[in-house]
Amino acid sequence: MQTGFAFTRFADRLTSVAELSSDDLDLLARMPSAIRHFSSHDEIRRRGEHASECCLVLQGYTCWKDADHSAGQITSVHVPGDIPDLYTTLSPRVDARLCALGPAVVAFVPHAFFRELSAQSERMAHALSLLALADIACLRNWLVILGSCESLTRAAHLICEITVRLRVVGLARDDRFPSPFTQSDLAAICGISPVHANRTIQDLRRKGLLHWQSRMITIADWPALVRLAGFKSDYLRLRQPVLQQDPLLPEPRTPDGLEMSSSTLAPATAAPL
Amino acid sequence: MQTGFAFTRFADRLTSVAELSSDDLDLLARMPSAIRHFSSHDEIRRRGEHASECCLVLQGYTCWKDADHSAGQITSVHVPGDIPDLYTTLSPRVDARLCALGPAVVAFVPHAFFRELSAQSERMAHALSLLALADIACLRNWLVILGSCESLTRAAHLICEITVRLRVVGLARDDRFPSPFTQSDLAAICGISPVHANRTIQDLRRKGLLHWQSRMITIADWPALVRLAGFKSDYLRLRQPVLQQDPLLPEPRTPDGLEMSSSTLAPATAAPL
DNA sequence: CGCACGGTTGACACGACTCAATTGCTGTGG
DNA sequence: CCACAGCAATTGAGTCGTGTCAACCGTGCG
Repeated sequence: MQTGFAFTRFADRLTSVAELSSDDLDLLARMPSAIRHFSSHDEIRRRGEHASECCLVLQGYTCWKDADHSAGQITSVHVPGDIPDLYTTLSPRVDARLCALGPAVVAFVPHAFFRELSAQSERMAHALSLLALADIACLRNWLVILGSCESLTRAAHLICEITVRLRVVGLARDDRFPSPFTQSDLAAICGISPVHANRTIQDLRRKGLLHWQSRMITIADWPALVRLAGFKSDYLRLRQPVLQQDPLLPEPRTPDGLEMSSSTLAPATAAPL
Repeated sequence: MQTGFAFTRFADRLTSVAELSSDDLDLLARMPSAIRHFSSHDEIRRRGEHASECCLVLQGYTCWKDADHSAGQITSVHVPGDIPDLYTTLSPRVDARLCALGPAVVAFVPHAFFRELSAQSERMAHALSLLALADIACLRNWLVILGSCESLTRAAHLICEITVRLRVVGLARDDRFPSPFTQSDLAAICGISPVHANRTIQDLRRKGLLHWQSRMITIADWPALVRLAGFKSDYLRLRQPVLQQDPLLPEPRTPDGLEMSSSTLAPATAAPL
């Protein structure tokens, strides 16, 4: 357990929904964390477990998976900076499986830290609430997608959402990002069969919207993709919307949150443990 | 604005997820509320509105509707005792439309009341959190349903869920409850077309699982319905699960939360304003 | 080398959507 | 009281999207 360096992605994520003072950022910088590495489809949190710390995604992707078998529906996807189980600070029982979508690095942060954070800064407590609300809004939006869109739109929307959420934390700045998940994973997210997921992706490729090769996605035509998906980013509750065409983001930074070879997954810049 | 009588359904709902002390119940009894009546498909909260009070459903049903047009996907349904917009205490902006599904009675309770409640009782604050978590679990569960079940299962699951949630607040005790919503409403919930919703309901009827006539649903074969839906009530996070076969609920009470003729909607027992 | 796994393809079946028309019910006004 | 309008429910026919089954290919790993 050590302090520091893991907080920066999370700070980016927090400032994307709320304004933080420099005092708040100082508080964040004292975040204690234990780093762990997972390989694809590893189980990070088991259903029924009682958590005493939260999972902060540092690199790669994670997801909540409903059923125990591999084909189970995925109810949400998380990118670096996200805390999938922030709610366990309120009630420690985990009611689904948290899995790694591709190799992932996760920081375990004690519940106590978030409690102290909320106690010490009213503004920070509010920011954490806003994070939770954004997650809910995301869920509702996916309900709409699954309930009213066909597979092509679903897949396009997923790509759009992931792209924007990556940009928020300073990743995917060149419209390229790793996609270590399988087509079956995408199927489980979009609620379609693996076979159909394949054809859907091919469709996106054939339409010239994106390239998906060697575990890497490149957006080829962002405006067209957004149009096809009917993507409006307002549901993400971002303070300054990540614009469609040009990213308009804060200071550039070396993208290290997703850079990893598919299996080696080199320990991040100064990896502990 | 007056005090009293509106809190009982809400107290039932709260005690279904958390244990409350008699002091907590006393606090609840001081709940101030302004009662309003709505007719079917009325808009209770507008998208973009800033709320300063919460909506407590007293009678009938409400729902969050995504799009502005009538066919928009419905992302959640609420029964008496529910507070659809409890989250506005954290961030007042409403990001969807809250609509009445059939005639409904709603109590407007100031945000301040819930803030005081949380401040005065740790246990109550926790109970409110659990309510919010239950709502999220409900959303996730619907994501799974929409992503992996066909229309018959979706409809069956909806009926199961509504039945259990009604029982929790002392309604639908005889496996009968009003269904003032239209088949198009059901379609918007289940993510299917209105025409197909009709055929699906007929299918449920033909299989002898339920009767749906004159705006009233009667469960004809609860075990079979549960089996068809694959319904497990654990995601509702109830302290004592409402069992499948025999209701096993606290003291019986006159069911007045849903009793209303389709259009007249007589002002409830001692309606104010 | 061969096995396992992810990706790809084709054929076929079935669930669901759309269009369009009809029936039934309920409330309204002549 | 009846005629009518309007809405919800119902039905049929045809089309389209998606699931399933099965086979095949390529790659990476033991």
